Amino acid sequence: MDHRALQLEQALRDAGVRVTRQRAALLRVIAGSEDHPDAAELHRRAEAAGAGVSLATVYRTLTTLQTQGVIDKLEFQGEPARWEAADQRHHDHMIDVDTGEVVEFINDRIERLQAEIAAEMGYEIVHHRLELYVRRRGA
Amino acid sequence: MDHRALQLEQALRDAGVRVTRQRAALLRVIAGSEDHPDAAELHRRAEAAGAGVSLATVYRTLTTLQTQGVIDKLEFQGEPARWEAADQRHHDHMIDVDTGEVVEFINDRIERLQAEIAAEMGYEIVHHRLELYVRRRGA
DNA sequence: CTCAATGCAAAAGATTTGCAGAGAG
DNA sequence: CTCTCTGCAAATCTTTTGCATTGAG
Repeated sequence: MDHRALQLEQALRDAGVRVTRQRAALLRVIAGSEDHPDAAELHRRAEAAGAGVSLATVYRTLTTLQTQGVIDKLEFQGEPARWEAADQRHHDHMIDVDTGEVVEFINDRIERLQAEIAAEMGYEIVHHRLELYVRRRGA
Repeated sequence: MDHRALQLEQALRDAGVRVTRQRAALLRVIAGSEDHPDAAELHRRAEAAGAGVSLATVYRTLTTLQTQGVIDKLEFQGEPARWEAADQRHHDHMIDVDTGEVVEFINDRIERLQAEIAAEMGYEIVHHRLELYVRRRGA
C-alpha cells in the first residue's frame, strides 16, 4: 500500500515534520504490515527492504508518528510494545494465549458502557485499553 | 490486617511454599496496603518495617505470590508493574491521567459482554485487562 | 543556509539470574 | 538433613539519550 504511505508523507510535511529517507521507509513498512510488529521487527523489515535505518531512529520515528496520530502503540502483557497503523476504525484486541495471535474486534456497546461508567464517577475517558486474553474453545 | 497475612502464610505452607522471614514480611506489607504499589515501593515499605529483604527477593516473591494466586499484577501504560492483593472481588481500573490516582470499579455488564464477544469468535476468556485512562470532568 | 533528524555508543530503568551460603520444614 | 530461598552482583532486555554529523526544506 504505497499509496497510503504517500498520503501520510504529505500529512507529515503539512504538519511541519521532515520526511527523511528513513521515515519514508518506515511509513512504507508500516502501511504494508497487516500484523502488529514491535520496534525490532519493524527495524528488521525496513532493513530487509534496504532502508538503512538505525534502531534508535526506529524508536524515535515511532514516537513521532504516534504523536502525529499516524500509528497506535499496543502494550500487551510484558512483551515489547507493538504498533499498528491508526487509519482504521477504533477497535480492541483479543490475544490467543496459546498461539500469540492477535485478533481485532469492535463492540459499540462496550464502548458506550465504558463512557457511562466513567461519567457516573465524574470522569471523561481520555483513552482506554481493553485486551481479552483468550483460548480457543475446547483447547 | 495481620490476620489476613497469617491466613495467607498457612495457605502457602499448605501449597508447599516455604514461608521465610522475608515472605512473611512482604505478606504483611501487602495485606496492609490499600493502594497499588510497585516492587520498589513494596521494598521500601518492607524495609521501613525492618524486614531486611533484598529487591531481588521482592521480585522473586511477587512472582511466587502471583503464581499462588495471592496477588495480581497490574501493568499500566509504561510504568513499572504494580501489585494488589487478590482477595477482593474482580474489578477493573480507572487511572486519572492528571493525578495518577487509581480507582477500582466493577461492572457486570461489561464482564458479560466480553465473554459474549469471545464466545462469538470461538474463544473463551483466560483473563482480561480493562483500563480507563480518564480525566475529571471539566478539568 | 538552518535547524531538525540520524547514527553510534553509552545510559537508563525494570526485572531476571548464576552462584555460593543460609535457613525452613 | 535436605532442598528451597536469599543476597549480591552481574546480566538482560527494551527503550532513551548525548553529541557530533548529515540532510530536508
